[in-house]
Amino acid sequence: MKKSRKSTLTDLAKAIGMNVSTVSRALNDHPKISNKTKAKVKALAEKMDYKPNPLAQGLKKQDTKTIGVIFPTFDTNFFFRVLKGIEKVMHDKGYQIIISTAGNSAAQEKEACQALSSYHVGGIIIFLSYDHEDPSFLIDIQDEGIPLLFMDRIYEEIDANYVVSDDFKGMFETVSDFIDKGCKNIVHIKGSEEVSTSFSRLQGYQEALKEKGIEVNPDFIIKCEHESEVKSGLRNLLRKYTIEDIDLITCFNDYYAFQALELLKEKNISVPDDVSLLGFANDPLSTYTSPKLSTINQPAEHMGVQASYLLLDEMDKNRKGENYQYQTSMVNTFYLKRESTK
Amino acid sequence: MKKSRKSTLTDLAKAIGMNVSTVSRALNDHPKISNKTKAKVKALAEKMDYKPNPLAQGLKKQDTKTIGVIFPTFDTNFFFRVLKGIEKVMHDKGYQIIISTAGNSAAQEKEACQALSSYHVGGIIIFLSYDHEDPSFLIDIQDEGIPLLFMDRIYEEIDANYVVSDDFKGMFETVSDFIDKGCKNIVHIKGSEEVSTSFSRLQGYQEALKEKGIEVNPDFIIKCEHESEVKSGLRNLLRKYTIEDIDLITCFNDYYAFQALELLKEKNISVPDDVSLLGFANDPLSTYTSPKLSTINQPAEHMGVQASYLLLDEMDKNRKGENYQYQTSMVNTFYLKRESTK
DNA sequence: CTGTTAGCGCCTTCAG
DNA sequence: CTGAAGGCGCTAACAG
Repeated sequence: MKKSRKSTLTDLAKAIGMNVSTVSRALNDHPKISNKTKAKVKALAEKMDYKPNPLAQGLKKQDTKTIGVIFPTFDTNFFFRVLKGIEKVMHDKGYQIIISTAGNSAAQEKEACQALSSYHVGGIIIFLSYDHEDPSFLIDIQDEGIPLLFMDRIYEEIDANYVVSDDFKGMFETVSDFIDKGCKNIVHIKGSEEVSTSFSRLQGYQEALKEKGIEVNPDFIIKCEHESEVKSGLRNLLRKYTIEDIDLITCFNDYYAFQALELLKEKNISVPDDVSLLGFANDPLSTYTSPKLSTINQPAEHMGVQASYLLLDEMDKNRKGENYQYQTSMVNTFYLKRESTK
Repeated sequence: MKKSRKSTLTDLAKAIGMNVSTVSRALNDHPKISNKTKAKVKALAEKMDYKPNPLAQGLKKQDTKTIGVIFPTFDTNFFFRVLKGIEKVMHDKGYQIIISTAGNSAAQEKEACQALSSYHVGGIIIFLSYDHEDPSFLIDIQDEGIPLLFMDRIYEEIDANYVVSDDFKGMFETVSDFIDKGCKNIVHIKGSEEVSTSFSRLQGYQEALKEKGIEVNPDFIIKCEHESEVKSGLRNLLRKYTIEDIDLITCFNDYYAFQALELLKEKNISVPDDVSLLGFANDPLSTYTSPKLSTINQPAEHMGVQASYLLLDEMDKNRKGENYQYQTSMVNTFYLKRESTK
């Protein structure tokens, strides 16, 4: 380990026989530096392969050209796809991305936020996933001047930028369309109570039925905390009803739908001939099942891109001292027909 | 934006009427500080919610409690799974993870490395994916004292830690076993020339045949730069041969296998009754196909964990000035029978 | 055991 | 237009 050193501003200054501050200004295109010296300095910097030290810059300017991203877990592909979108624009703008996970507790979530804040990230994109008794730590972070952008879930109490997918609308419209096409008996396999999105998807389903004057049959709402409960839930349903009683099964997400599909296959029920099946999210896996899963597209990557732009915009306005108007960006979700629906 | 301030060492020192350095030492458990003052300082720190500024620490100590991870792209799930493993141990050890992608050029790859180095990350885990005319930038990074760990591919020229999966062995053993079970006519759908892993997987296939005294039929090696070429490749093969001529199709990865599966279905060829099909990697998708894909397991998450430990170990030894012996950790890959093979 | 001092690399007043 | 000096927050000699 030879510890070679990187050239610093001082090195440049010495080599060129100027003061550090002049060199610094030249590199930063300060208006009051002659073009000649600028050119000279820049040429030398190039030659000596000078790279400013972001740590020192950050210490001074309280701005590190980094942003933080906090996920709940690494379990669904959805997060990865969002990350891809974030990376795409942030990389373009010269920002580094620091990732963190909230693991499985509110405490860790808070910790992750504070860690990022202590690294003086320029902003944080977070999939907040716990209900905090005391969410003041989030406000604290905002007060430190670090913009917070919330993904996928809205907190009335906190004024900030939001990027959420309009799960309600996607489900509502899709179910409505199916009803128009003649479906009457529609099942919904509902996701975990802990996840806010499961609520809006359920709502979309319920409202569509109501609006079309179809009574919601409580038996037709199957609660599953986890995809592993889907099969037994569906089995129970099929004890009381036959598949002829059901036209369409809608699901909290694609993984749930896949479990449903497996059970239906086991029971020799053909999809979509005997019953239609609908997922949610458009996880890549949905193109790998057979039949290929019809689903409601949730544009993950686009959400990442959207979030990045919003965040950068807020950071920019903050820097300039302009005041900033928070936005909530609802990205559309829409029905994507493949093979599991008629 | 109210810009509340964080408490600093100086704040603490003032509040408690001691010198900054005493406070610093107390917090860092310096041996020559009385337990009484330590306790007092720590209590105050707690109360004032003091968090050290990692930027300042980093500037001083040249160590930022961060590590960098560089992926080629965000395309395969494999990377996400590895990342999960990395995150798990790094988070545990209090490290933040900065991610970067190499995008699609050697230049970007180099850039990403240098960016991370300028952030003074404690180490870098990289999936190097381009052949660089001049790989000296990698050596430079090592010379700066930043440990580099290469994933998934070995560079003879560079002395470093490596974590690779033993693709050759997994493929070799699996194909050998199939031959023992009576398979003779085995096809291999080969991956992109640009990817080193495609070579070792092919090798495993070829060597197994040779060792068992089976001549390698060049027609049976289908070259596909991308999974989108799989179907046409296979179609071509099936013009010259019938499915009775083939016992088993091995593939560069699970995505390739899935394409193959689709084509076989289109042709009404039943898997595994008419022909067996084998993927590689054990991507989550392989449990979602039907039949469920038999594959060769590449323990992605474990590789991430392994890499993290190796890297941390090197960082630790470096810090202590002990000399360090580089290691190459070969993680085993092995046959995972599901439904697509007999 | 604790205080003093210097400096990591950079930017930014304040003077020329 | 450029130089000198101070300081961001922290640590690490060097002195007591």
